[in-house]
Amino acid sequence: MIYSVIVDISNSQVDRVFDYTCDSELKVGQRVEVQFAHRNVEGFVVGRKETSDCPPEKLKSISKCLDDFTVFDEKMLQLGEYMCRKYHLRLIDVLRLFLPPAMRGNRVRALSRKQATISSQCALTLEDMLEKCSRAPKQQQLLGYIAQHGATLSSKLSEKFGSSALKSLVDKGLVTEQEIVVKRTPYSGVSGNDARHTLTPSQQSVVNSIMAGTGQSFLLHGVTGSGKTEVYMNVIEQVVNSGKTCIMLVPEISLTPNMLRLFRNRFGDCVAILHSGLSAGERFDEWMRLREGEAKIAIGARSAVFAPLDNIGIIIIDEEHDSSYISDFNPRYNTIDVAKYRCSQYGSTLVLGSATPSLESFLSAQRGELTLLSLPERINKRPLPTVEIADMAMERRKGNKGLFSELLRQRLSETIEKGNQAILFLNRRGYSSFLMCTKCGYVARCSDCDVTLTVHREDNELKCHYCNKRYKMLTNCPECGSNAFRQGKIGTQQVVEMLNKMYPDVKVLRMDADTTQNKESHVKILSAFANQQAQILVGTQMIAKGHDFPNVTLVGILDGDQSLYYSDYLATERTFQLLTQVAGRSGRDTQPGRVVLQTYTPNHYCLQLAARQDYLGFYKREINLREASLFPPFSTIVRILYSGENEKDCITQLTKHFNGISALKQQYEQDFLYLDKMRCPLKRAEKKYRFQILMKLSVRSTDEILQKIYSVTDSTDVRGVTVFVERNPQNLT
DNA sequence: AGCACGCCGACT
DNA sequence: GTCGGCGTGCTC
Repeated sequence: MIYSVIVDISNSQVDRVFDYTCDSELKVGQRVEVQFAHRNVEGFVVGRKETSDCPPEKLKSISKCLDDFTVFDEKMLQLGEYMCRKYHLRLIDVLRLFLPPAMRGNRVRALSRKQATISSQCALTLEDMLEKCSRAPKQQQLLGYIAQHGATLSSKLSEKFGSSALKSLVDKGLVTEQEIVVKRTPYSGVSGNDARHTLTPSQQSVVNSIMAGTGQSFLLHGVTGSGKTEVYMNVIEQVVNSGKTCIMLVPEISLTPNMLRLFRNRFGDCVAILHSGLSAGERFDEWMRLREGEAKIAIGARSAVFAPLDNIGIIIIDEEHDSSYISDFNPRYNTIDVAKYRCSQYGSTLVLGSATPSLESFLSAQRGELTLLSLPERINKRPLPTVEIADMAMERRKGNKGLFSELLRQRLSETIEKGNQAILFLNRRGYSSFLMCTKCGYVARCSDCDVTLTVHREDNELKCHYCNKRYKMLTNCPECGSNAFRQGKIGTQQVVEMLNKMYPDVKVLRMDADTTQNKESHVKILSAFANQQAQILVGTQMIAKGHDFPNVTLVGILDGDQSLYYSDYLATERTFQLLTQVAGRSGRDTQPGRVVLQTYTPNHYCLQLAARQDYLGFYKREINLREASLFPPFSTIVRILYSGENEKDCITQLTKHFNGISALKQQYEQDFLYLDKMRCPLKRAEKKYRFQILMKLSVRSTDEILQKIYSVTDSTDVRGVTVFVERNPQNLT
């Protein structure tokens, strides 16, 4: 038999099947090792056939089969092919998403341990056995233990009774040991009571609609604190009981131990967790449990949409508007598209949930492509927090040059006096501190990227936030030699210092990219705050989502309009989502919450509507704007990015492509709403110059034109220049 | 991707 | 004369 193999090399030139012979029977999805151009490489079987188009003398045979199971099935392969078509990807890059990363290169395997049982060969009764070791009390105890607890890991027995006792019993033939596979379970210590809540009538009605709509797609619009998680758990429980499997996706950032505890308590070992924070072994074992059917519910971030499950009943995407669902590197894909495709394969239900749905999803709901479900109220009719807007321009005029408005200081003091907790949020981007010479205006910049360096005072270093390159702190200006440096703007660090001065007795925690280098610290900070070890939490984006701190009654947004200033069309939508999410952290328990939103543009509709938590109002306004100005979802933005260390080569490559695309424009006059070439706003990154071609296309011809764009970009290549095409890019830096 | 093949400069 | 530079091209 001849097998088609995709070799595990990520390169366009070898991204096609190569045929190999094999005497033994193989299945699609089998991982194999093959000879390929004078060396051994791993590969995946993607097909079998009787004959090959390749001349027989060239055919080699498969060297070996790497696992005794397949890593994907026919349906997953179809999904992979769909993704390749849709996003113009290499099949190998997609296949790599389907299995735990460490499996490649055999860097992980099942963990086996010795387990001891009473020998079945031995005809003696327990009493006789005990009698036989009457002079060895340790051995007696050990026997008693196994008799009571059944098969036990040898390591545990050795620890309890000593390894010699176990060895003697094995030698006597009373106890036998065998190798078994043990699963490494992440967060196995995480458990507690399953705090099951009776569903409110509106939650119940949402659950009923979802369960009645098998195979349909839903958009669940539920305000922050409306109990969406409880709805998901209820639905999942019913789906699992009907014998089907589930995938639940959450943004990476909200995959907290708290969240996992909820699911572990309700579903026990039936849940598998898939995310990058796990160790290679844990990840492999969780994946394996899903593949083998031991676990039926997969929970995880973006990549969990590829969970090795069959017979999928439902896929839930929580916080569906979150940008982490759109992969913006390597294989670029949109998780929602992938979920839709998998649902279509199994006739399964799709639920997209959010307090602030993306405009695109809400438009789909308006058009009837998604069924809209709402949870308009918080649980127990708890009020949404009161949002007050503080006009920072006014504060400046009144002579307040500080970070905190009068209003925020007042609310903060009230909160602290009452013994409640507060969260202070700031958009780090554009607000981090840089170093500037007050004599000549010199600003420290990265030598490899076109960005200013950020001051990290705890390490006394300057860091590039783009490529992470580190620099020594400057004492004198390299331009004029002056030592008159001033630190510009403000980061979380300075906010904390300020708070320490204002409230010397109050404990403050800080959470941002710097304090959460490893996954542990992430969890530690959050649980410390949850345990009331601090009264104020200062942080960036990462504190905005999902967290449920009952004692938080004040949220302060220090720079509410920062993200409005980015010049792309998504800025307002993102700002609205962010502000609504942050505000939703306040007043989630019995005490009513407050939010203070500081801004220089208090009358901006985005801020006004966010303050009123008026999603619908925002949606109507923003969607009209997009329609009038022909921005997505009423058009498609396509960007082609060119980057390379040689500036000229980039321009040569870009020019070639631009000519080809200009020709396309002639052909599709009506469908090209815009076309131009330019330097990227971020001119250089990681030593590479960056250029782009930008275009805006009509929605109806996007797919057709994109295919032709791909043939233009595939045809010519200048070495040393990387090119990639993005559809509706999330940022245009 | 990686490795062989192939055609031009500076060394034992 | 040869060793080795890296440009070009192929891999079932």
